[in-house]
Amino acid sequence: MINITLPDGSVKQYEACVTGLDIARSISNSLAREVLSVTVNGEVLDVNRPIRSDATLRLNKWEDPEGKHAFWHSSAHLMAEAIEALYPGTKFGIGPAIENGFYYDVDPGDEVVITDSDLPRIEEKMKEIASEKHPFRREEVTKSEAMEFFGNKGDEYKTELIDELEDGTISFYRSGSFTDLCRGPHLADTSPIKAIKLLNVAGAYWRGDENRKQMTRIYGVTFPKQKMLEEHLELLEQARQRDHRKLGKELELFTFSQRVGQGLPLWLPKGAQLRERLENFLKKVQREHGYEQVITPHIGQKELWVTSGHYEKYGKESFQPIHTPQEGEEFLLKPMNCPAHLEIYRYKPRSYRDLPIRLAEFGTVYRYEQSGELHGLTRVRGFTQDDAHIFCRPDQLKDEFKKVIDIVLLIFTTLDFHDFTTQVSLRDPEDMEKYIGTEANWEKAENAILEAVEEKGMEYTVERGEAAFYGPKLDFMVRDALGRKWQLGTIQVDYNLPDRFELEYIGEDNQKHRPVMIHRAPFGSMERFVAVLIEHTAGKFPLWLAPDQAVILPISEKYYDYAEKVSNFLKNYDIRTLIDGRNEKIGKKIRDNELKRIPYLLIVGEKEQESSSVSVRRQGEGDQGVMKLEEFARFMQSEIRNQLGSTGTDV
RNA sequence: GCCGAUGUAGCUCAGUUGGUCAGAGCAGCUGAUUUGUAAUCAGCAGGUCGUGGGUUCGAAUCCCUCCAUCGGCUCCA
Repeated sequence: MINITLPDGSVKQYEACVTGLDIARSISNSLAREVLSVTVNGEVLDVNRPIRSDATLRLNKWEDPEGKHAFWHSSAHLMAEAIEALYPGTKFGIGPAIENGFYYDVDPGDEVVITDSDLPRIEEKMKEIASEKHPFRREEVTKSEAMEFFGNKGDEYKTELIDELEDGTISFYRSGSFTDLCRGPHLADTSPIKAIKLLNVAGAYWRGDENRKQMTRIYGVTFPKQKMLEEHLELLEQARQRDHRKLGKELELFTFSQRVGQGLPLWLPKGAQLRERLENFLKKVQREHGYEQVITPHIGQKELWVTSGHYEKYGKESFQPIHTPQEGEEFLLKPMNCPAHLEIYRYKPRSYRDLPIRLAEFGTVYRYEQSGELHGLTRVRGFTQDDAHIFCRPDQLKDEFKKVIDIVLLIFTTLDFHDFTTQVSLRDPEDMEKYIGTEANWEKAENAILEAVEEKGMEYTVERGEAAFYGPKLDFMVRDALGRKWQLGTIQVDYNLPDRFELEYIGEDNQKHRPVMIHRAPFGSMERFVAVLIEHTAGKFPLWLAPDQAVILPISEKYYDYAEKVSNFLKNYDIRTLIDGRNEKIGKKIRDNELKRIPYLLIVGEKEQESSSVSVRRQGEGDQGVMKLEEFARFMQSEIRNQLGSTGTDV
């Protein structure tokens, strides 16, 4: 007999070699039906793996990540089985469970192309196989057996994987006619997989290496119930409705022109207003924190970028130099603002008393991004950073770094961004060639960041290999409507560029010293920030913009149902008439359905029309009078605050 | 850059196997209507069907090139 400790702390005795499924069944039959995987002593296993000795055990159901994981991983095998049946001779790469579903990388051979239109056929086959209730059978094999099996099959992907595994740790899982190299765990059989949707196909390089073969990646998602699938697809659809590219077009915030060029956004008047509002807000905050605005040119001599190290590192993959007509000079479009700011530091001798010096600029930069990477406003080729560089003494570094963290957090909370993660990006120990500067400086810089975030008591993850080439950084990441991660704010410590540009200050000891530099951008870039702001704002709270005043009403999380409240609230008002000064037009500019288009209400006044006005009447109380748009925005803001008790903030 | 898909009026889209297929709704303009909460009525104007080639008696429809967009991969100062 062995002792099994359950999550509630109770201990039960079972025969040795009992399975998780047996234990679940001993508790209740309905539990046995729901359990998808078990966690035994911290290791996630199949429900039918025998447990041989005393253990702590948790039964993982659909609600548990480990349960979903087994479910989706099994679904990946199921899809592979279907593909093998439909496309004999297909070779398989890897097929993991992911955050929302699973994928499998397959190579159906050079002759065969799997496209979107083939997905329904594969889905059907999967459903057919799933209903046949194939058990997943685990089998431990030796390395040579494994090699032989996949060698005979001619699957060079699997043999490459096996080659890297240690003998004695290799297992196969068989279900139906399909056998896969796999660590597990899996479901007991295929029957719980009831609802299946294959989402898309994509190319993916084998082992993420662009020099190797590109395989076909098929993404899918499955559920135990059809209804759950429908709800999931509904959520995806709602997310698509919030896509900043869609809203940006509908709300006339920005556009792109093929003729101007890809990845080069054109900000429309309303979008420019929104952006300007954000810029002014940050400028105000920066003024209060001792920053000084500077302005620097969009191009600089090639020599500047050679000095900074950018040319050597990125020169070949950048927009190529601009040549002058006569002198044979070469200029580069600036990919970043720092070198110019370094030169501003250098223009006169600096004393330790002058430091820290904080130079800020909304600097527009140009980077040649691969065409396939461009994405709405989140990944573009020309964008404006809310950049600043802080030059300080080493003893001021940590404090300055912490002050920047405060600014970033202030901005995020003011705009109601709570759903972000913090990431410390360090060097890749495997590939030190990528970085400039000395080991000692990197050490100092990395420690400064780690100490600062520790002292701030922040939660963070550490990502090795994500550092900039000149220094480590602290990044603030948010997700877009579809769950894709984007870096917004960034704070970077840099000992290297001050070296390269030979920055100095005269210390208290009357000796020359080298300052340290912090690069920072709380928004990251105006483009990406506005994109994410639009997607986060949609469905949560309205943005109000009027001719001379933008009012953004960020609400704390408790107002997640805010849109509905505002919508109901607005029903108490009759907001109907707008007179444009030339000609009375009823309901011409602000339309009823525009107000009802909450959850993404954005009212933007038209600045040229000073006489634009709105008549507002509260139900049962008669006219509130005719107001100018600006008054109207203010009126609505205070009304909403009074009525809903929101914590609205003027920005 | 790579794999796959897509590209018809400002927007959303319809156009059967190549031959009255260049259309609809919304937006716009003109006129009428003055009507209080999901779209008043009538009329007008709008597109060399992404680009450039090719096949054909004939192409929005078939083939190729290029451009752009979308989903991923790789990359990301």
